[in-house]
Amino acid sequence: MSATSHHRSTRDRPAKTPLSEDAVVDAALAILKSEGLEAVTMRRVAAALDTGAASLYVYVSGREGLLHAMQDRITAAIELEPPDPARWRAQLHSLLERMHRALVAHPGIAATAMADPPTTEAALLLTENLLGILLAGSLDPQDAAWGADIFALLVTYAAIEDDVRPAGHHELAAELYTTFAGLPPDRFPLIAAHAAQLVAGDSDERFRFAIDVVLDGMLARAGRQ
Amino acid sequence: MSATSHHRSTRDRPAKTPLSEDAVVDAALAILKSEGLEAVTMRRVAAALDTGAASLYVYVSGREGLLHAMQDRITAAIELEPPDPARWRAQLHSLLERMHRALVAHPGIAATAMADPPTTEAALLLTENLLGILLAGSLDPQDAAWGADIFALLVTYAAIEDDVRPAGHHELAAELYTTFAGLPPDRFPLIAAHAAQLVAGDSDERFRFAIDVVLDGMLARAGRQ
DNA sequence: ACACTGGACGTACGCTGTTCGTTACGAACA
DNA sequence: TGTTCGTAACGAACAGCGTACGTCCAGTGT
Repeated sequence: MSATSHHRSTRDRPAKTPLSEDAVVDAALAILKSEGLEAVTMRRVAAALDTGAASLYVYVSGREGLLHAMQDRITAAIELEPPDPARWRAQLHSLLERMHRALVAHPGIAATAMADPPTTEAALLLTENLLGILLAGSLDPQDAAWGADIFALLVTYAAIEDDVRPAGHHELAAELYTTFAGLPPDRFPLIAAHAAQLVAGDSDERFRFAIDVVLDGMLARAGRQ
Repeated sequence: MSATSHHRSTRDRPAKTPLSEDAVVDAALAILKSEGLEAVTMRRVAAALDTGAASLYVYVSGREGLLHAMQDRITAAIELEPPDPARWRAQLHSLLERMHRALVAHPGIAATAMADPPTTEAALLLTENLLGILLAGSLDPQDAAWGADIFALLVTYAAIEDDVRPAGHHELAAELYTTFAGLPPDRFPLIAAHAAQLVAGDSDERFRFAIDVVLDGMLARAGRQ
């Protein structure tokens, strides 16, 4: 990339800057990973490509469009899970886990994923897969449809929480515990009494719990009616 | 606003500009309600108070702090529900519904609520109430603690979805149905086949479904062990 | 050899959040 | 009553943002 760039003028870069939508998205994703969502500005991305912000607008329709493209790229990279009725529950966990990891690997992108309904190709494939796994579990179609929505919600939200509280889970949990446990028992008796339960578990544990609870809830409804 | 302002100097506004944190938050909330979150800029809020942006920093620590204060104000206005074991399930629905309505009444505020853990007084009271209702339902304390988290998540996320798709549910659902139903059946067989279920229900219906599913899931777990 | 065309670019506009030094006020004090 | 003084409001400025516009050049088709 920098081998032939000892002249600053455009004269010795005669023609092809390998500029393209893919290149723009790649550069943006690199900045996202290393510096976070706020650093993904048009100028910053352009600078990484050794050009000006205005040049990006040929391949990307503004910042919004760029974030959209990034999100799509990330979604498309998630490996799917051909539904197998024999092990559908494990498949659900493993697919959701992979979605979760893909999102937390790109801090901030989850927050943008809430905005638009999943109508891109990659998002649709993911929905199709999710739906397939739930239907493989013999769930009622309506429950499966709404359930797919809820699971997507859980994945997205869990990723956002991971983004916000970047690392050092233990010290933050300890701090939170101190806060909770130290609350005046006359006004916050339950929080104070159950401080341990409130801060229990790391984010993965809570994530799995939420999935299982929703799953059990849908199974309970299926069995009841 | 312009009746007495033929003098530009501050002389004829002799003393008390009733500037205070409450006044700033009030002005910001008014703008939020009428023009949305993006319109809540320091300059815009200051202009509504007939002053300059710099003056706000005495009462509010930057935009972040302002949003925080707004969120706290909204949270504090939510009416609580003294737990009653005889009707705890109805209480849960009614409390969550009220939280939901408070959030959607202020478009955009839900998106900011995800960032910080509930450590403000109002948020803690809400958590305390939520926890109380779940414990009144004889749920396992650990389940109740994590459940309170999940319910808060559902409320927040549902509000965000309502914010994003502001109104006209039916036409959007119809459009989405057309998209889903028209997908190539060889690549998206399940989405195409279950398009009706995927777009079924308005946001309230889906919200209640999610709550009941989580609730049933936790009850199923409680009954199982 | 020429005109053409599409992409890259510099520049500029209007906006943002925030900081700084100054100023004018109301109240306390002599 | 006259003076001082702390505090809070202010205007201006800074650095940065997303985006639109006009220009200019490389490569291509004629």
